[in-house]
Amino acid sequence: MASSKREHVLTCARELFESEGFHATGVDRILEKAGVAKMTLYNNFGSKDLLIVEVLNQSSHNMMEKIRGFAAEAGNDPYDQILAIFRALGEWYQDPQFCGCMFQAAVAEFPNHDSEPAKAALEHHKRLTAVFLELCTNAKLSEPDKLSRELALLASGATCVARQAKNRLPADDALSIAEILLERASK
Amino acid sequence: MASSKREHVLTCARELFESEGFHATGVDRILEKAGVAKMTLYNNFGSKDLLIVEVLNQSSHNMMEKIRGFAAEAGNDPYDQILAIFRALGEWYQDPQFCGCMFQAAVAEFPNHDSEPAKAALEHHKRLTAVFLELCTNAKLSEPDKLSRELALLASGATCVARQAKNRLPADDALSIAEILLERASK
DNA sequence: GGTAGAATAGACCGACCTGTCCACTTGTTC
DNA sequence: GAACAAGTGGACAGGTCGGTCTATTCTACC
Repeated sequence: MASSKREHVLTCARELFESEGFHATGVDRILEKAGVAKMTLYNNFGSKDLLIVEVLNQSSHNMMEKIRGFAAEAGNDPYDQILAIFRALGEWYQDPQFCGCMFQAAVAEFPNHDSEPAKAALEHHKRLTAVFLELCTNAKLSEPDKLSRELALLASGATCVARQAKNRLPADDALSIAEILLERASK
Repeated sequence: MASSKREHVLTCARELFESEGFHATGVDRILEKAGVAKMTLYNNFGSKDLLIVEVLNQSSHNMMEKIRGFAAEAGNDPYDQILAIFRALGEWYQDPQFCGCMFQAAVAEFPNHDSEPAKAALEHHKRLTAVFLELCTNAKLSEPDKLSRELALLASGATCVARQAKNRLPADDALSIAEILLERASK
């Protein structure tokens, strides 16, 4: 029961932070949505700031698992796996619940470079780049470091644009650029 | 005097919104920085929300002028002009005062798609894309619509990544991708 | 030099915020 | 059934928020 309440609060907080922002979401709104007493939140997380960090870390973990899942579903060819990730982005953008990437929102709302949310966002981007690096290396593509940075940039850029446009077009554009980059790196 | 005060408040507000965020910046902080009475702000702008919209519109206008300026400095070749914009991004990211793009922050802090700040951010991205479209068309590049969207995506993505990493590397990566796309489109 | 409009300082309001405290209930385990 | 941890609900504190109001001073212009 203890951990299930904790998970439930975490989930509700994530949904509210995603759809309304970190500062705009009050603690009371989270309690109301989770149907939980205030002390449950403060006993489990200590403060709103710590809850935010926890939400970010959990979300990063979930997202990386999903991304690895999409890659795995695409078969054994790392080349296909990379492209599958961009196709999955397009699906994500079309989800009616999609409202942008939490981590882009986190750096925007916590601009101080030393703040924990900003650090968590940077770590997340490093993890994303690392996945691309792994796939690029497996595919024996040339200049894997640079290529993985570029792929991560494309993914971030597409998500950033999609937050405004709310359609899959940015993902398709990013995909077609990725194809060009992969083709060149595989020669 | 009347309009100079107004401009001064606008500038101070922009700097604070950029460096600390929209919600995190209280009206009193703006007044303190601008050295201005509260009624001066409310007589000129009506509310904090309207001030935010005004700041965004003014910033968009300034940024578009700067971007057109960078392009103009690069000479008459639209191909060079496009690349000059990406080089300018690198300079921007190295500015110690750089703390990301206001418009990316605005959509993050005002996720409601119908909110005025979100609309302003969308308009800004459309204007950026339009500049690229103009340059691509002038350069007689193939598929100018798609290409301009892709260039805007690269610029947004680089700025998004640079907000976390705080160096010019994302701009260089975006530039090298842009070169590849332009090369292909000019055949 | 008098007048109108702009700007000032600062008190003030109600709403909302995070976070604390406490008396009480629930569920589990021995 | 006793003991114990976890959760509950609600009152409460202290602070900040955006915004209003008023009385006063400054400034520019006819």
